[in-house]
Amino acid sequence: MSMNNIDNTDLTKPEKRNAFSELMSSRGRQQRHIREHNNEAKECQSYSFSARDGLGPYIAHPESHSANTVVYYNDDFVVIHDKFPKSTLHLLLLPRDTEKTRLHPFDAFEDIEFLNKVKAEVKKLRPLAASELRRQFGKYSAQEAMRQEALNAETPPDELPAGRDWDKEIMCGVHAHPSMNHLHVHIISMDRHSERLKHRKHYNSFSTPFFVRIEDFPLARDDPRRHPGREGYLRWDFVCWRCGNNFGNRFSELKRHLEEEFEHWKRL
Amino acid sequence: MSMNNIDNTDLTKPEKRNAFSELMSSRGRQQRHIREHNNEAKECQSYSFSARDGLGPYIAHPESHSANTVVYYNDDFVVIHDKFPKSTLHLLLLPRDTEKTRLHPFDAFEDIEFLNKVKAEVKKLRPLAASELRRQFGKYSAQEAMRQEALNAETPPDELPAGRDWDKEIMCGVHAHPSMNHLHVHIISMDRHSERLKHRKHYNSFSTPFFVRIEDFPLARDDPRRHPGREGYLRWDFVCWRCGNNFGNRFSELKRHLEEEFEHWKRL
DNA sequence: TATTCCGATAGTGAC
DNA sequence: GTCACTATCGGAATGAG
Repeated sequence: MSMNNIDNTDLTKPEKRNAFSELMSSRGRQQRHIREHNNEAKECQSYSFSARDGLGPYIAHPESHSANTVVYYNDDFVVIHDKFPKSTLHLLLLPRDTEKTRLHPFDAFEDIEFLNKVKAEVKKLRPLAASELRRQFGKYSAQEAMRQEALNAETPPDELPAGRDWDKEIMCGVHAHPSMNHLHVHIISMDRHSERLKHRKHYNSFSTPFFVRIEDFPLARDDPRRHPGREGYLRWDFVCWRCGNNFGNRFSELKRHLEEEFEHWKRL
Repeated sequence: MSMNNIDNTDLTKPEKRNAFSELMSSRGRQQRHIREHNNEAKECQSYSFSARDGLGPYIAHPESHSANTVVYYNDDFVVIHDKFPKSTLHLLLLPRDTEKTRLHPFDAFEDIEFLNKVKAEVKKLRPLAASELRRQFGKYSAQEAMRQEALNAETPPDELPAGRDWDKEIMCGVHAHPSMNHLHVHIISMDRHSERLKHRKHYNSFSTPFFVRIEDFPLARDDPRRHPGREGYLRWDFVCWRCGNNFGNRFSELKRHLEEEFEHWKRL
């Protein structure tokens, strides 16, 4: 799925290495060297320094990770599959700009030029994500039936029926209080159908204003989402993203309901 | 282990039956009759009417229960094994006096004559309980070694060494806020070694002033134990009954510690 | 203030 | 604010016709 490759040697040029060094934690060069020496895939994914720095290795060395994880990368971005997806499709868009990657997204996106670069990359990424949804669920979808039929015809037509607009089923944005230190934009399908969705915060971080869509930036100075703790988004009742039913504190009941909704959703 | 039997027919004499009828809940005679008809052992132990009336059947019909449960009974008392023992030895002394059995122990024991009858029965029961502890743990006890040795000699002496004073390892009293509606006095060994000890309240109800020893009655008017909720005994930190160590809220750690203490305690 | 089951909540440790 | 493990805490039902 890799779309662009960057010359590996670019990353080892002195100026580049210095830049990437800033991605690392505050420990000294020597220890960093030891770590880079042990830089196997398994090691990279563990919480070697801090649990919150887990995205750093993907940004620093996307080429050293499996294609199962890294969707694509270029000079400015790395796109990976979230290791703990909270929906059937859950990607992370990681800007590599060393001036931004350690910033809170609200601060990073104050730079309109940078924001626009991110928005442009999201715009590029959306169709990729939509096509992945079609690949996974097209066979169940009523709206896809004609398109699938045309595809399977003996002589497929030059122009396929549009089928379902999967782009509508994807949302892109950041958490008002990210848990990982490196700037990351979630590209996530709506379904919330995942074994990894286990806690209240998992659900509400994608289903309340705690999730701030990229198109909502730049954020107004008085936007309440700037104070997610004060607003208590993560403690809100569970509300189904699709039907709006309120499940109070009953997470298990919500999970069972999400299963049902998923079955309907993929058949639309 | 039964020491006294009462004539079964006594319980069915009209005046007696009326008396025992008061032990039942507020439902009518007809339903009561149906219940007594279904009065099998299993049925008696279930929470047929209310979870808090579970001791009633033992008081009303001790003769219809297994000797594994009923230790002994006479006209005035029934002694049973607690169905959910919170120590290796845990008996309940149940006064049968229909004027008292529905009272809170603090009220029932205001009647000094009645209190003295209960104290006398406790005094009788203690040696029985102590001998049961000796039976169970004498073989581990250092203080019992000489006595056990004498017992196992070819010609046992007329007078055995005293051995360990197991009476000290028993405490007798009531809960400041009993959970079961019928008046009951706990006869319980100190060890708190039981699979049934599962919750904070289980432990603290026997290890704080929430447990009021029978010898502390009559209770002063201003005794703080009259207000167990206000005093918050059941919410106290866990404190080992033997070494006094404080385990905070860490119930599991307390449980592991109790296991160790038990191994030492039985070897004294 | 019973037990039991189920589930929500809270604290910890991760190299 | 990661995950994963353990454990604490919290509500609801508990029978029988």
